[in-house]
Amino acid sequence: MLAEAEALIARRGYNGFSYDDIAKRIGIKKPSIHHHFPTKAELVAVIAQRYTHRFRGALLEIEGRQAVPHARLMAYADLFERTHLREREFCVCGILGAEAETLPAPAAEEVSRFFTLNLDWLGAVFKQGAEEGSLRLPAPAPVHAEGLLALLEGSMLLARGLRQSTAGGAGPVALAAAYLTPLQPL
Amino acid sequence: MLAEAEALIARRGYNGFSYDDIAKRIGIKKPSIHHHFPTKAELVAVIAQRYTHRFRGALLEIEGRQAVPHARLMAYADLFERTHLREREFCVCGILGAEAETLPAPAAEEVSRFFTLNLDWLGAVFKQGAEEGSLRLPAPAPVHAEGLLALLEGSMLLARGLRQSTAGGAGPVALAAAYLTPLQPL
DNA sequence: GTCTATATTGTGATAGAC
DNA sequence: GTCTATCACAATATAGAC
Repeated sequence: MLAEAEALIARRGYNGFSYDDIAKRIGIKKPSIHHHFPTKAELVAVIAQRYTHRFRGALLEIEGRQAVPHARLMAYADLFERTHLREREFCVCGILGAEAETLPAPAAEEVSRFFTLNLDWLGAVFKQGAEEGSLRLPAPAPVHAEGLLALLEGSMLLARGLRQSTAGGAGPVALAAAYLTPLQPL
Repeated sequence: MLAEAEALIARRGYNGFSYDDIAKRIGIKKPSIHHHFPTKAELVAVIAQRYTHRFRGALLEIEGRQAVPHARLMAYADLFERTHLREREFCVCGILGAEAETLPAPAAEEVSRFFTLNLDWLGAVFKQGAEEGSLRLPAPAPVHAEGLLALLEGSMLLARGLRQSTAGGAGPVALAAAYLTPLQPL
């Protein structure tokens, strides 16, 4: 149920789906959804929270699998690539972030938490790379964290706007590689 | 009138504003808006077209003012910074791109045209920089064009999601600088 | 937990007077 | 060009039976 609602948000955004859309997808009636989630504000807040929680798990998994900062960042970009390839979905909190101005306050806070989590994680990876000398950063680590996250969210927005599965042919991973390659010492 | 409608889209997106919102803003009644633009699909298509046209003008102006590729790209980033500072607005076609899945077809086509225009222009600037040696590109010029555009659109999305005027403190210009600096020969 | 029925509000859109 | 009045419909949401 939450999975179907999440998919609807990822494709159409908060203002682009209704309780009836969910109901039709899972084969029950509209009021049954209200039984589980009385208001749309609650529903979207739960979904954003759940999404952030899953993302946190993915970050921990990357830390376990990849030791080198550059490899961690590329694995991070691959999270977005996989989301994107799954039927051209947007990052749930990405599209909610674009709609933030029209979001119920609790949902907007969850979205903000998602971005803070990601910026903190990326900032730490960039910082580690700079300190151990495997990355040469022209700007402070937090700026690069913000830059990479913006690049990845933006790549999904571009793909949507261009109406193709991978914008201009390059996906999140290819764009991240173009961003990160010049930061590596020869 | 178109200006008010455009501002509403930039802040709330296609699915986040109504004819009545426009009417209230400019002090007339809802049906008067329909008199000028019978359907919402027409209205948004016209606004996207108008926005793209203005953007095209801004690109020409940059070409007249800046000769060096790097300077042109930074002036380009400044277009986004200025849009963003104007009451935290989003790029009109950026937010419409995120909502593309729910847009009327003619509007979606206009949005697609906006992105193509920008990618073509950026691609040409990157290509020139690579050919004259003022930029060292690790990836083909079109990939960097897509990367920079994604970075800039994404930075606005981030700022929205974080609920601050400039995400993490860095704005579009600062992020673009962090992207472009490592591409310049010493 | 799911249903039918309904309340309530908002939205895109039209008719027709001024 | 703008208005009042209204339509048709979709949306969030609730009441209450099964």
